Amino acid sequence: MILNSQDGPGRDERAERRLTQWTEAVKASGVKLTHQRLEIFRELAANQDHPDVETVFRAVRVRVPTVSLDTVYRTLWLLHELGLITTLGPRRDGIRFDVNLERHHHFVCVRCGLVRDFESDALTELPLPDGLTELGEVLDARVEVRGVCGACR
Amino acid sequence: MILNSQDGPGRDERAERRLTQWTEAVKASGVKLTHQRLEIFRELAANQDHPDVETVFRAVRVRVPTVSLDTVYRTLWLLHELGLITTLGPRRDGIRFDVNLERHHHFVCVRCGLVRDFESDALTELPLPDGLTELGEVLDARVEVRGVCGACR
DNA sequence: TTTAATGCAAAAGATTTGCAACATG
DNA sequence: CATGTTGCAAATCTTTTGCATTAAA
Repeated sequence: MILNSQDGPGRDERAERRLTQWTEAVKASGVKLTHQRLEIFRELAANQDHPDVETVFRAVRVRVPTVSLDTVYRTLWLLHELGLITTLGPRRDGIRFDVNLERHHHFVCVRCGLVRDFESDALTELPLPDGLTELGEVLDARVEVRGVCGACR
Repeated sequence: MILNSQDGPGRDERAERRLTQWTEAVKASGVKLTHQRLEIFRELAANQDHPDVETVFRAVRVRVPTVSLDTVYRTLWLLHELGLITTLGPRRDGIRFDVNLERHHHFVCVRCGLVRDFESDALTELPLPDGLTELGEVLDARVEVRGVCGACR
């Protein structure tokens, strides 16, 4: 198992690679590469913690005190629209509840957000890497299959 | 593989079982079982679609026109506090971004919401059940390991 | 009868939008 | 220079809270 390093040279290299990729993709898409966007990219590319908008905003404001929160929102959704970042969780709208407490897995439609449960002994019994104990105490694991559901295809 | 049926007798049985479990757990915890709560339970137990608060609210309002949105919120969080339902996605707060587009898996701390990426060839290459093609076109799959991180333990 | 839950309305947060000033290509 | 982007403030939308009234045990 390979753990993504949170610090050290590996992190910097990856951050730099992302920054390059993003700036080039932005240029290629005809969108302007502003000072604010570049600084937001810089912050985000270096951040391994899956930050929320507010976190990025606060970090960027250290170097660009006049940056506004809505610019951070717009820039993050821009990266998302360009397919350069993804969101955690199934959809960009409000929180949703799962009534199923049994061990199960999810099929998530990336278009409409539909979530269907499924069960599979083979997946439920999957062998988790030993290295996980470094991160913490494992309680349970589930597989999230992403795809396009029948209705959306 | 077993697919949870979205309709038919299997669904009704499971809904009924949940309803019983919830009402008994609520009684046992000393919380009052009000008309509103019962109707919210009924709606939620029958709903296989991982509904959000608004959806539950609208459905319940058909039978209980005077029910208020905040009661639905309070009831859903009550079930959550009693450990009878879970939320989708890592945390109950705002949306977060993932800068890593490479195939990877997540370790999610259920206490503080920390998310760490990890890679594992064994998990990435796990064989997905054939039955999944019934649900749609599979794009990719990831494992979400839930646990308690080092800092929270 | 006692205690907790409800509905309402207001508050608090989070996210988006309209628009004039400004910066990029 | 033309156009897209920014910052601000206001508008929306979502979720939570205080409190008097009502209902459950």
